Amino acid sequence: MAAAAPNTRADTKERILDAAERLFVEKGFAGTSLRAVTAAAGANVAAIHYHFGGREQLLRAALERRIRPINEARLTRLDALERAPGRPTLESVLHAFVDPLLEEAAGEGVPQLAGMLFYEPATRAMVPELFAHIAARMEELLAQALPELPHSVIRDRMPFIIGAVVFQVVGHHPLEPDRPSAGDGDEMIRFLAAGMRAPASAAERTATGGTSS
Amino acid sequence: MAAAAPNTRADTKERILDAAERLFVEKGFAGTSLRAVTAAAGANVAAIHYHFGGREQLLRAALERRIRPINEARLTRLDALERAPGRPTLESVLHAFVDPLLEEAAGEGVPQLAGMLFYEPATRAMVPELFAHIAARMEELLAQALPELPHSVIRDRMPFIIGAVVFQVVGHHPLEPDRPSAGDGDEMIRFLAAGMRAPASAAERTATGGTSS
DNA sequence: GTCTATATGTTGATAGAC
DNA sequence: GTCTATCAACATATAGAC
Repeated sequence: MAAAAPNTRADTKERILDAAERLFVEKGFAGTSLRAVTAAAGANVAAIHYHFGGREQLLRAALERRIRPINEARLTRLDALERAPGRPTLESVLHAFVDPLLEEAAGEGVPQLAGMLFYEPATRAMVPELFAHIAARMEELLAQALPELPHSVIRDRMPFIIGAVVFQVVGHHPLEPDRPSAGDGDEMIRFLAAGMRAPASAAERTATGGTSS
Repeated sequence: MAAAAPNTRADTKERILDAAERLFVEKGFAGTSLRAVTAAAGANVAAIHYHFGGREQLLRAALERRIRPINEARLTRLDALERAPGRPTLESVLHAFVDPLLEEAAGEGVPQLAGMLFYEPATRAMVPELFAHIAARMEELLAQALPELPHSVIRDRMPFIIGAVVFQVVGHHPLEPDRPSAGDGDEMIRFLAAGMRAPASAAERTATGGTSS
């Protein structure tokens, strides 16, 4: 056990991950050279290949380190909602999806890494693998929370939720670039819940029912 | 080996822009080498330096070619709303912002370039310059359309709008990666309008009026 | 305006000392 | 496990022929 001093030299592997995470977010994957990572981590290129096997696998390791606890927390909350009696409220489903990300974002780490997944060209292809099971579970619970809304409409609106959440974590306010961005999750939930409760258009209502109504 | 386009050989400058646009979206800025651009455009590296001056300026030119007409259309519609008598409707303001982007997205071009602006590390810093005047105008009109909502709440909710719109254009549905993405703008307007109409929290209502108080 | 040829630096990856 | 040394491939940019 090493001492818990704040400036203690963590494991080389850990230091590399910390530096890589920060640089991947700041410069993107293609814009981050192994040398830039090692310079920031106080290591050398060979150490990266020893611990991870290459630059692509380093990206993967950095992504999974952040995303796994977020998704595990989401699943825990979604499980609780499914086991609870009666229909879940719309707000509780949205909180189960949004809060774990925002809590991680409030931590010491580099939260943008989780949102980067959706936009970085090198990681977009990993979205289904790392995220689709969460989206499927959420879609099902949203359908329970909004029984009067056709399933197809719920599915069509989910990208609006994801887009707003990811932008909140990754981006900055276009008028105030200095703002710390990730603010109160309750404000976002209020917005998203009202949007999801918008009645479906006449065309959507008649097209496909989706549920057994 | 083969010439780029046997059919209609556009200007070299234009062919370079077309190829650069596609590759910047596909691989990002740092991931797109000049050689990849020239190979796709049927030209050579020297031509890029002759026409644009370098890789960074090529990115700028490609971005402005797509973004300028979108923003001009937005300003035209926002002007019309301001000149019209009475308060604008919330939906009309949202349409003024969303429709020009979606119409461009429906065209032959590579619409993702406009949304890439917000996420690509090499272009994030250009957001205020290319976008802040639109956001400020829209914020003002949103305040007119929603007079009962504190200005600070409108400002806080704008990133939700932008995030949803950008994600719609750039991204894909997380459960259906093959879906053509940019669908019906009306469905998105319905969602965003309902979200904007959500009442402010009690804390927000008492905190700041936003107006001249 | 468009090409070839070239100058000069950086990249990811590996081999081998310790 | 961590380092130095090294390599082949690729990068941006420019000079100069036509």
